[in-house]
Amino acid sequence: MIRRASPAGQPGAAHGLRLATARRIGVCSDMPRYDAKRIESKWQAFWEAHGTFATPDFPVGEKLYVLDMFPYPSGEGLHVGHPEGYTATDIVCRYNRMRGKTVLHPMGWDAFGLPAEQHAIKTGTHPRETTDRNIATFRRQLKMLGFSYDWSREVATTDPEYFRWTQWIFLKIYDTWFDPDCAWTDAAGKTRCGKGRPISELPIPDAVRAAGPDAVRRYQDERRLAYQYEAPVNWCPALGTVLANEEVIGGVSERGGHPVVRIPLRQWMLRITAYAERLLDDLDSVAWPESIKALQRNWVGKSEGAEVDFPIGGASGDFAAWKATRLQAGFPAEPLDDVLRIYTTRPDTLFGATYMVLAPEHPCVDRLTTPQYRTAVDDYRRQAAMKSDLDRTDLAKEKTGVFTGAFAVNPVNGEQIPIWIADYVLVSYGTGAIMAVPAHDLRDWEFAVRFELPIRPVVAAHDDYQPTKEERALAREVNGRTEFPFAGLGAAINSGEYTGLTTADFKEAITRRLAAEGLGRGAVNYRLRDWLFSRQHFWGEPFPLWHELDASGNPTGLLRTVPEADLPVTLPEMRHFKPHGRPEPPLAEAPPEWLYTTAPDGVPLVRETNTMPQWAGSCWYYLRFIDPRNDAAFIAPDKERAWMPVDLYIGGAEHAVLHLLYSRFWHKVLFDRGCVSGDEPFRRLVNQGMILGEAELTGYQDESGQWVSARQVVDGPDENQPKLNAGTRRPVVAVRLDTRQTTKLGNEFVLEANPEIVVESRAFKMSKSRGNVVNPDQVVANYGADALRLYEMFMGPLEAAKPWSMSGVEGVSRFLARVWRMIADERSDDVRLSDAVSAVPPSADQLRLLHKTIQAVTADIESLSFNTAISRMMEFVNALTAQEPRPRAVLEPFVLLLSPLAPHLAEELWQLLEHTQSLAYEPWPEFDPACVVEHEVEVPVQINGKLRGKIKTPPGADEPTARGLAQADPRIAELLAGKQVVKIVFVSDRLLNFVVR
RNA sequence: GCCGAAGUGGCGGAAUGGCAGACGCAGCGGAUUCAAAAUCCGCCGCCCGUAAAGGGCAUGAGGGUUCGACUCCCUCCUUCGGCACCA
Repeated sequence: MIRRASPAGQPGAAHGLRLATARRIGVCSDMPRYDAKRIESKWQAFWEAHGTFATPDFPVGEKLYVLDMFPYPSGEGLHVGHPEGYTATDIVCRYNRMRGKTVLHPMGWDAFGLPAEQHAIKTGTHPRETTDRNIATFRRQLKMLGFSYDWSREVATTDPEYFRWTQWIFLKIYDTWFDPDCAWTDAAGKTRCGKGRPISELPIPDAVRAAGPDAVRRYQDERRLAYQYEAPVNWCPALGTVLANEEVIGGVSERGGHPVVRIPLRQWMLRITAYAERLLDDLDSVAWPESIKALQRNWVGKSEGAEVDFPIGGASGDFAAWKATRLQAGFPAEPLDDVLRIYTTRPDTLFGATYMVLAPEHPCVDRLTTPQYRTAVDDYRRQAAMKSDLDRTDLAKEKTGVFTGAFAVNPVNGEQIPIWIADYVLVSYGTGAIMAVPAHDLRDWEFAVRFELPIRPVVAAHDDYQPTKEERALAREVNGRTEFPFAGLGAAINSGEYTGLTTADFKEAITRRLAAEGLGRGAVNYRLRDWLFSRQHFWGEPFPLWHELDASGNPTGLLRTVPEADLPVTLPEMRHFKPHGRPEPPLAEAPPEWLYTTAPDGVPLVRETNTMPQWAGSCWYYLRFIDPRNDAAFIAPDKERAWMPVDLYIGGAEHAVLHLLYSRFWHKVLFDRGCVSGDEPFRRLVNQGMILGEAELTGYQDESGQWVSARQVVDGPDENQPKLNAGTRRPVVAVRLDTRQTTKLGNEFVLEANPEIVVESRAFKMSKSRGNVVNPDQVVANYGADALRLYEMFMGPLEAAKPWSMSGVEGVSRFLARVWRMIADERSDDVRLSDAVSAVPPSADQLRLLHKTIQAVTADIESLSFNTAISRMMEFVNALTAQEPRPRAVLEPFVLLLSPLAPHLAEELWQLLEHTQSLAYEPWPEFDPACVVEHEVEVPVQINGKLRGKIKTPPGADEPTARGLAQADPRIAELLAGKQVVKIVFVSDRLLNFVVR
């Protein structure tokens, strides 16, 4: 091997140098240039062999629990989007270990899921096999990136030892009812109302108890947090299977495009709505982005109003008698058959109710419909049942509905009003019935105009009120006058004794009055629905439940739980995964020895064959990571108290609502049942932004090859149709363009050759079909894991969506190579320190640079501003590589600063700097304020706010000093000459501004 | 429609009341090299000015507050995300 080349210019050296260079090219790979591959595999092996990141069972000193949203191990392998959040958390963990905290940083797999099952149906491969293979790929890829996970805590939701406890928690939920009146005190000392309690504590009415033990069991079953319900599913007869919502696109199956119909099927529901208020309230106690909190509040959708009973039919005498009864008996908890119960947020508009509307599925419809209207009503209901949710909620369509022939009485004025059914009223919200006040509700107005129902205004807007856009859109002409609906707040008119009250006062007064007379009560409703918790799939957690059978083998409706000691209920061995053609779940075809048993008391039992949704396993995995191998409990209480809550949780915004809401719900149930110590699982949440494909320039051409300006191009009639030229309605094709073919004109890119033609410039979501997916394996092979990590952090703010750029990766990779050359000798054959590295004491300038860098990088990591932290380190390296000698005393702290971001390179350099231990637990460099003091500060001088010059002042100079210096500057003096200085604005070390006239 | 986020050079972005464009990419020029790669040095928002000096304009648009606004307030536009007949 060649030793160092002779310095150029020495006699006889030229030839030797040339030779050396030529030979070096040939053997490049063993030369000590920055060799990411060698360094990274070396340190990954080191960390693994030494258990560097193993976390003790209990924290020593301050704890930090940093969690990534664990991935679904898809067959595609890791995507460059995954390492974005994972790198961010890894940096936080490595940094905090160096700050002396005990860090818990685990990883696992959300491994149940539809793709593995679909693959099984197609190929016969068991989903477990597919899943294990995919997990192996993901694990290899994550290890390749050098994340400091404690891999000994790895769990997969598909492990029987994991889902044993998922089933156990389900049983806990099943064993719980929600007592809305139970008062308790939270950690903050606030009195709260409403708590989950053991079903054994549910008060049983005497009448129920008298009816016998089965009646008691049924009574309890109706009140559990997990209950059964007939809910519509997507049944695809052609595929012979029930499809998940995401497998149905536009009313047909995603695979094959077969028609899908909605049929009711027995399902499991979780009563998340009972926790709506707490899920809403406790958002105030967590450090989450306001936008995510808003999304959750929106999703829960709380509204306040009143429930009011309208008696059915009724001549006036009956009405008076009914009112008298109600005055005596009060408002019943459940509506009786003689009334329709409605929910309204505007009880102040009761006097304007001119008709009522029931949802087509409302249970009273059959009973109310008169023979004359029977056919029309039945037809309408049948049509509504067939429609998908999408069709029913299409706002563009005209309102439809039919009259039932029945009437109800408005309880405030005794007026008879007709009862209609219409699909704009949803059975699942409120009471499934409304009073229609067309004058003050846009939907009711539209319906009333269409069916010529009376409209009676009962709220007056203030005099200069301008109708909103929507109100104007519904305007109608009556006798030459234009009338609008009015949905706002105002003062009551035509409302009897209430006339003149403001909307708010009226609401309060009438709600109180209705309650006093037994006609209504204040009520709260939520847009949130109970959680449909069962799926008709094989690859999910079985429910730990048995159904009792009667003598003829039919379910009695009574249930038995699988005893805790018999958990887990594992999936049966199946002969095949082909759909069996019935709507029942695939497990209905499980072998009889799995499906059936006989209880010790002789009652025959059949297993529940639905499985749990994918959300189940991810609802509590953050708890299992704390105690992953515990086979006596889902978590040991002392460990739970020591580590919870999660201090930082990073993941994609696509889980902003469902996963986070479901986890919070489970956690609250576990809290109520004394299984966990806190009522919120995730203290701080951050959503990383999506990584988009490389920016693309797209031009459009018509069939003749003529360019069409992007401004002329519109979407086709539906999403799958090609785009059209808006002028000619002819299709156009998209053409990828090179930057050289285009130029920027104003705000747009146009064709260089024809600036009339506007070109689209945009980064798209990465997708296989678009062909813009970046494979992390490839990036690591070409540039190394440190470069990938650093690039993902350098792209921009963590939370922003950012387009990928391969030349950007090259940029950070160049930076890493510069760091290497700053410390290592690149021209030597073996890995050794550069001759420039020296034990000399650093200069004041070097110390200032170092400490400014420490200060900035520390603050940036604390605020997750990794992009600017990297910029600061680049500045440091740019400054220092230009200097020789380079003092170790500034290089060593710099290596520590770099280590959370580029850990492999940092470890290698640390070792090169003659340290024998990993730097993972080296103390983080301390910033010394004394070192960053400048002896001179450059201060901008402004005249009337415009920059006119700069002066140098001592740090902390006062105004007279600065003013003196500025006035001594010839240019400033010239500009100030003959002007009157009215004011001087001075901020020490920052700015001096003369305000002149 | 409602709720939320965002709009800054050719590109990613920096600066949250005080020098707009740090840092990086791309581009251009130079050094090194037989040549290239790699590396190093320099230039690099737009306009006026041959150039320099200097000046003007400029953070989606318009207005406002302020000595001073990318930053705060109001109105509007565009893009992205979520919800969408929830009474």
